[in-house]
Amino acid sequence: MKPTDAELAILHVLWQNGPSTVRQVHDQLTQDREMGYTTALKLMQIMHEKGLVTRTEAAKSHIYTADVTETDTQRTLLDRFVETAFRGSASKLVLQALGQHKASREELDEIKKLLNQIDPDA
Amino acid sequence: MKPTDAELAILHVLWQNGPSTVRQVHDQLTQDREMGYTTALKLMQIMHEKGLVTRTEAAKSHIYTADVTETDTQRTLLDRFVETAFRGSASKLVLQALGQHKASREELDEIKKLLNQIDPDA
DNA sequence: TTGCATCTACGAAACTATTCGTATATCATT
DNA sequence: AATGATATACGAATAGTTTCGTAGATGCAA
Repeated sequence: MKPTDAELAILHVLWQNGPSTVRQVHDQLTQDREMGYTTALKLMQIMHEKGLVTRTEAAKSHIYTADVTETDTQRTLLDRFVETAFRGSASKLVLQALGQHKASREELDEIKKLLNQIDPDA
Repeated sequence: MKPTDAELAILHVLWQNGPSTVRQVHDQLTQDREMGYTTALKLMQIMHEKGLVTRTEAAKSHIYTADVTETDTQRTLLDRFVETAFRGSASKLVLQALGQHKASREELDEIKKLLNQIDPDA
């Protein structure tokens, strides 16, 4: 499943804050960008149809929960992105990403650790 | 400028093969997936309007040239992707990418070299 | 229980990306 | 110069995303 950009923004709220109402998600989203309430509602209804989220309809306000994990979704998106933008070369993407984005000492350590796990002799 | 997926596929052909006619690009593209000739033509006309490519109209068959570099385009796309899919965390993306994609010994070496340049003490 | 605030459902507009058909232009060959 | 192959231009259908207005349901508070 490939969420659209708007859907991804909503998923991020759900991943971060846990199960939420449309109101809560909308409040969060509108801190960054403008969006009508019914727009958020409609999107979440569509996501429900697609199976990206589940919802509890017990109360007046339905409660939505992400039904895909952040990691799985990122993996799917990354696969596609490596393919389309970097012609399948993940290492090129890595070099580009490391070159142009700041990373903390801890993150760099973590990356080095992973590299040593992959190939301790390199 | 953010090329669409179809536009990106065309740019890749131009980056790889250099200035080309619609016919040449179309021949290349149809090795991977199906696409009508006039579809490729239309896309390249649109890309011309957008300024993604330039073209020489001297001959009967126009010759198209990429007017954006591969690296610049990848940088732009990567920035956007890190933002939307990884909420700005490039290091998470790197870890994910290294974890799920094969990289050759040479590529791993190159990545390690870059890491040492970024922070020799880490 | 009446009314107000808030909710959901849903149709449809606006926009973008992709696709191709058809009309017309160009050029090489006879 | 006429023919046929191949080119461009361009309108328009299709599909997907994002947007919001409006109608109607729900529940709390006076």
